[in-house]
Amino acid sequence: MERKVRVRFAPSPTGPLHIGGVRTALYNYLFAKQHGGDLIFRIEDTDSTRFVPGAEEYIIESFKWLGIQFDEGVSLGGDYGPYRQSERKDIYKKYVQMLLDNGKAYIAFDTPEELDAKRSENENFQYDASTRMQMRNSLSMSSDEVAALIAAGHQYVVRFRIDPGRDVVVHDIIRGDVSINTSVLDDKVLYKSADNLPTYHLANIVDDHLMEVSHVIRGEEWLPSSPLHVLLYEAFGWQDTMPRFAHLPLLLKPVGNGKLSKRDGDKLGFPVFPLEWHDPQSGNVSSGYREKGYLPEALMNFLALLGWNPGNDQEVMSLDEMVRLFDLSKCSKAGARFDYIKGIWFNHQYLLRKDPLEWTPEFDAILRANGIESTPEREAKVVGMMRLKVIEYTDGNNNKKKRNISFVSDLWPLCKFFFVAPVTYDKEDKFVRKNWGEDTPDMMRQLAERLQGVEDFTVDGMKAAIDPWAEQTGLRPWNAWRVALVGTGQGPDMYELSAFLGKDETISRINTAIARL
RNA sequence: GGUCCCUUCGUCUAUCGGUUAGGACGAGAGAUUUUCAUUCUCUAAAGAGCAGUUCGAUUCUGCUAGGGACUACCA
Repeated sequence: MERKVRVRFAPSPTGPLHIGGVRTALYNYLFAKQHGGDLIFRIEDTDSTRFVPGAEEYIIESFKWLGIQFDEGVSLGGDYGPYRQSERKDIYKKYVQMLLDNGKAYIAFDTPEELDAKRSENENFQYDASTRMQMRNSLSMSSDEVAALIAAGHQYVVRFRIDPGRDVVVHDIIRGDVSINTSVLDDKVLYKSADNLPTYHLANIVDDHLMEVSHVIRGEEWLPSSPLHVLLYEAFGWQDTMPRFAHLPLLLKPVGNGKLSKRDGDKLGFPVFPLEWHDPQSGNVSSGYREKGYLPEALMNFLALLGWNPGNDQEVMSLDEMVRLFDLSKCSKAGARFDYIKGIWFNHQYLLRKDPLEWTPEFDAILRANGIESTPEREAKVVGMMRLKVIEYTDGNNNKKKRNISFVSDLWPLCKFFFVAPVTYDKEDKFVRKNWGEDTPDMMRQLAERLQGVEDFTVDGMKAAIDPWAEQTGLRPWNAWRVALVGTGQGPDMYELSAFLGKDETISRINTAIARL
């Protein structure tokens, strides 16, 4: 009775992958992995008019970056292919014919223009049991007429024949039973005349059946059409193997009304796509999480918790932990506002947990962008700096606003003093004003002299020379020392920093400060 | 307009009839730190409304209000 778990993520290649789609894919992944099942990657390209070149490749690259592994599908192969719907035309044809043969579907000749006209004269017009006999189709016309029209080359669609007056119940794992009366459903087009391809509804059911999909986990926008899907399974006689449904709550805009749309992102200051997207038609560029410096693990963690939680207070968890803890029945029903501020916090958490050496490549690029030559010496500095755990010395008080290190790129303004001497000293800086007074230059000259005499220029070596002197004279040179080396109130312990910079650089910075301040 | 779904702090959420309604983000305050940050502590902040069921409702039912989705030869 228990079927093998097989789930699918089936995007349309109409553009970049939306962040909501990423979450849907993630939930499918978690569910599949937890049950030792398969995750299928199917491309639903039955709308030839909306096809966007490059979209499929973009989606594949996105999942690669995100760390979501599919078991079979487009670009992967498998026993249930082909996995691109445009390559399955013959299959769909066969199955529509089945429905036509058993009277569950019929042929309709009404053109889009005729239908538009109907709708404009009656806003509530619906192609269904109450109207279909007034329309031009194989139900209202004789078979001779139909045959003649087809022979004459008239285009037609295939519509699903829905009998009114019946309650269809969809058992949803998240929402429970959802009931809809067939009287409010219309005779959906199953097969289009325009591109000789099936519509989503038909292709979806046929593929899910043939690919032995056990659970359909998709966005809530599909809930209204799920009764139609149930009816289709019945029409085919597949109700016994019909997949179980789970309709996920939608991702809503962080502010205002409505669901998160593709255009919201860059307008509101966060990406809605995993990767940067260059639109081939308009040439517009939409930002991506990857390029913004997000860690894929952090993004996944953040997304997972938008609509689901393990039932306790745990928030930061790895993909493997999520696989273990995931539970469809624990998903919330209401849409979740996309709180990207929390997403930034997740990135902060993951960045902090990483070994600083892991960011070296990315940090390297930043150094290069700031004109610091790539030399072995510099490489050593980077590593040395990572060892000093610069992450612990993040900026913070930029006037009133607290800011954590959430991205590697946040690092540069907070640690550039490791690489470049301060060029100007901001006398208005509170820290500088407070710690550099009349007597300071003299104290700094003494400090420089003392440091010059230190043979062993290490933390311990300096300590041995400076601490007793400070004790004796009552001088407190550290903050001014910091002003000289850093330019402001930032950075690590002065002995550590000086040791890192080396004797020459340290003394040179002190002298510069004496001269300029 | 019609159909369906939903409703706990500003946001994401916990609670599966009995709790001082918990956590996290964000906000505010403080402690620690020779600086900044990290870290830690604390504070403010919620059951949409109205009925009903019950000894007892945030939790169950109904209604109202609000939000959302769908309503194509798009997915």
